[in-house]
Amino acid sequence: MADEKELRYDPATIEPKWQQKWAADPTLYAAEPKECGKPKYYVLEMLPYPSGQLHMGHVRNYSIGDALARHMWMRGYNVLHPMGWDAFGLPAENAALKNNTPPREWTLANIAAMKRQMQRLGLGYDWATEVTTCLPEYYRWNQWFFLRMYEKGLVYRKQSKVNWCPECATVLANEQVVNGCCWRHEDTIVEQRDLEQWFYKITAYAQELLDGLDTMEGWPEKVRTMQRNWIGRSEGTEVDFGLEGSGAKIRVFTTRVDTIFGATSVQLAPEHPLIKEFCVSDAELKAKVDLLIEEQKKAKESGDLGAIEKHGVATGRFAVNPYNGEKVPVWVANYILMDYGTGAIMSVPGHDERDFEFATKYGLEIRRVIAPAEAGAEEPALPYTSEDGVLVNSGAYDGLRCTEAEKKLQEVAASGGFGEAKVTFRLKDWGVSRQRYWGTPIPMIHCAKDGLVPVPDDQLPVILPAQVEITQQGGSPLSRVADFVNTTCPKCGGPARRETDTMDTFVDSSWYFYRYTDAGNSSAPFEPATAQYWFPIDQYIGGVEHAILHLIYSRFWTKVMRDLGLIKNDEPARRLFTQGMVIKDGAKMSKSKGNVVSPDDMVVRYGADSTRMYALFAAPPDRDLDWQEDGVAGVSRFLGRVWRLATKHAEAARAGRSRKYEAPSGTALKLLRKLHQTIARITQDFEGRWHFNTCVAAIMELVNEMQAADAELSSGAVEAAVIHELLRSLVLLLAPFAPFLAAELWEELGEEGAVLRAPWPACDAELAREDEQEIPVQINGKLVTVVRVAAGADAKTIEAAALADEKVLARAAGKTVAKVIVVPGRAVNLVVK
RNA sequence: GCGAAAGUGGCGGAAUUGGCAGACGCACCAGACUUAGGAUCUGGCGGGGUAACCCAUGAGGGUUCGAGUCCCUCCUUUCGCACCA
Repeated sequence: MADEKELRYDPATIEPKWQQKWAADPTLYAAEPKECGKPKYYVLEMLPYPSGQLHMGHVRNYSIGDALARHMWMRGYNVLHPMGWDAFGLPAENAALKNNTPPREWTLANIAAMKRQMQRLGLGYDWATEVTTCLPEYYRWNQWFFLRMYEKGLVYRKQSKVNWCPECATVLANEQVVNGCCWRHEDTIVEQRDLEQWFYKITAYAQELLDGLDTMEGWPEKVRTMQRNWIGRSEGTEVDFGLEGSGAKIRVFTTRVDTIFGATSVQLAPEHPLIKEFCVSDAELKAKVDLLIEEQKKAKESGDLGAIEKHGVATGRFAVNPYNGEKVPVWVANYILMDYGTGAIMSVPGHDERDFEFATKYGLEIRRVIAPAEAGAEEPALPYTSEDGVLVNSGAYDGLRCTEAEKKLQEVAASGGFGEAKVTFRLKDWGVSRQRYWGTPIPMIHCAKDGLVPVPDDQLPVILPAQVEITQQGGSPLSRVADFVNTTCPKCGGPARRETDTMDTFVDSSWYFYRYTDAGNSSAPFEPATAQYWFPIDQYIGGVEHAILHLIYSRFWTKVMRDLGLIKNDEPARRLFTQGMVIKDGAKMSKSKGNVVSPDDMVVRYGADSTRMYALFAAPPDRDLDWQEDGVAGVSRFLGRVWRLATKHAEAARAGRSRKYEAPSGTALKLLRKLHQTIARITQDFEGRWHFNTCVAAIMELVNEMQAADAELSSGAVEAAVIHELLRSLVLLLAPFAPFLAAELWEELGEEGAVLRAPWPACDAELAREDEQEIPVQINGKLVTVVRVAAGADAKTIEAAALADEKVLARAAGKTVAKVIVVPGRAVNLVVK
């Protein structure tokens, strides 16, 4: 009875046993020093926010990364596979309010819990390089970078309109506003507020961030496109229209300066400084403008600026077109944005959809100034927006093609001093001030005498105080901590106040992966030589939801660090992989939908190996994965079959360990052939295709075939040396996907050392080769039969075999074979009439 | 509206280059065994037909000896962008 019990695969005893062994060996998953001579491989999964619980998305992400890391270890690489915690942020403050637990305590407890989950899952991380962003050992370098960037003019402070989430009671970066709502509170409308804020000058790198995308072939095209759109480069021209009866100029931005002779009005943003000026002496206008401002604000807050109903007001002033001296009315309109271009446009109704709509509504003149390039073509209806045309009604420029005219007009503007070619970006500078407690203190001091004074390096880190009352009211919680706020000015020594805003948590995650390379460094963020050895990251893996926020900030930070001389790489990661979501019953797992599956439950019921392997088996990693618990049970059953097969024949395998088989035949050859074909398939997939679902399927096929030959394996018909190779290689193939079972069976087979240190099995092409193959035979494109020929048979042989086949003869009887198409190794098609 | 990806059995999915559609797994059906287990083993499992065969990869066209795969039109779903001058 006891014996029978032992024949059951029991992950609940196997897995904790190995978990303990691995925990006791810190070198197992540790990277080696750069002098080790092996090629390096840096595989990174996005670090989690320590919410306290891993979810299935994490399990999937880490199962992919861990399989890759283990494979690369077995391929002989020096692998860096680290993990850390994106530990600052609002949930800790919310939890503090709810449970009266200090954010630090809450966060560290969550980290401990999630680390336990990761270890239980058998994820192979080097915990010696663990990074926790909320600890001063880490965030002091956020402060250090802030100061270096301040010195380089890449940090500045300005009063600006900011996105304010009433729920978070703090500011959001543009990137954190989704459809007019907060990225963390999908139903909370973001307000616009005026505040003094710190900014990182990401726009200084706009062009480089854009150009880099073209060379980043290891990144998904989808992510690159999203970043291109976000950066939003647009080439055009700035032109000064004179304001009639004053020396003032109205500078407009246009991408179609070639249409400027068709400009029949100039439109200003409601918040344009000139409009403010007009309003000072014109209460009636001011009232109308205020209404436009209100409409625009509402539209911005609802996130659907595109749906705004266009409204405009004529100011009664006129602007002068510098090219022809023409007077056109100056309007103010609710769809013109102050923060794009110059906040002013020229309106060309004849050749722009929007302007056409506006002009039609308000009865402004619509003029044709572009005609189709082909002579004699019919005049197209207005608005005619094609750039493939020639200028008409445009004075001296008539007859020029649009692109020529654009250049010419830019030259004229430049030499006349009333304009120039100009590139505009949608990308805005990154506002990093947050009126929150749980974040990196901004290392600046406000002195009444000396103004803004940076905290000197030797006073870093500026420690985030522990005892802080957290409330949901606006204003920085730190401003209520007198001990923190009151300080002395580093310059004059007089009394001064500390900056009380903290940094956006996306600062933390913009460079954490550099810190992994030298996590213990207390005199620098990392040693440049070490970072240069490991960077760029060879494979970064995470969710596509970070396509813009995290991944654009990280690229920016890398370029800044390069310009500070710390690193040599231009981009952080050579390859990026975005895995699909985990869904259940057709919807993303979420508490509100009640379809959340807990990883802990899965591990308890089926074990970590089955849970991880299912996450890889159920779908290709880049696609969404539908979680079906019956599928996990299926994988678990499969691992049970592997376990029984291996333990049953372990003795034979051990006996065959030191022997070598010769010229296998029959079942032995068949199994070895299947084995080596499987090795080839899986090895190839790890090189880049990453269809781990089919890798697992291939292992299942192999096991099915071995199981079908159970009688021969047991009877001695297959010699021990062959059984040894079969089982040993099977365990190696399984190691990246089911590390616990692999370790257990490795031991069972009498192998020494860790599976991870054993070389990945090599495919023996000779053994893998089939000596016969089946060739489908078609008649007129329809499959009729299959003929067996020797592998590599030439076209003649295949044709002869096909023509000799009974079914073919029967079908072709009385007809003429008009043509025979033979694709050796693939198919035969007979065209029969 | 613009752009991208996807659409294959009851379900998840396979078919890397145009060449046997449905690998592998789930669910289901039948049987064996029984220690009655969250077992295990054997067989079946797209549709129609007794069969030979015929039909089938969102719909419709096309290219080709041959199309799930390439081209065109359309439909559906998901994602991204959307007065950016």
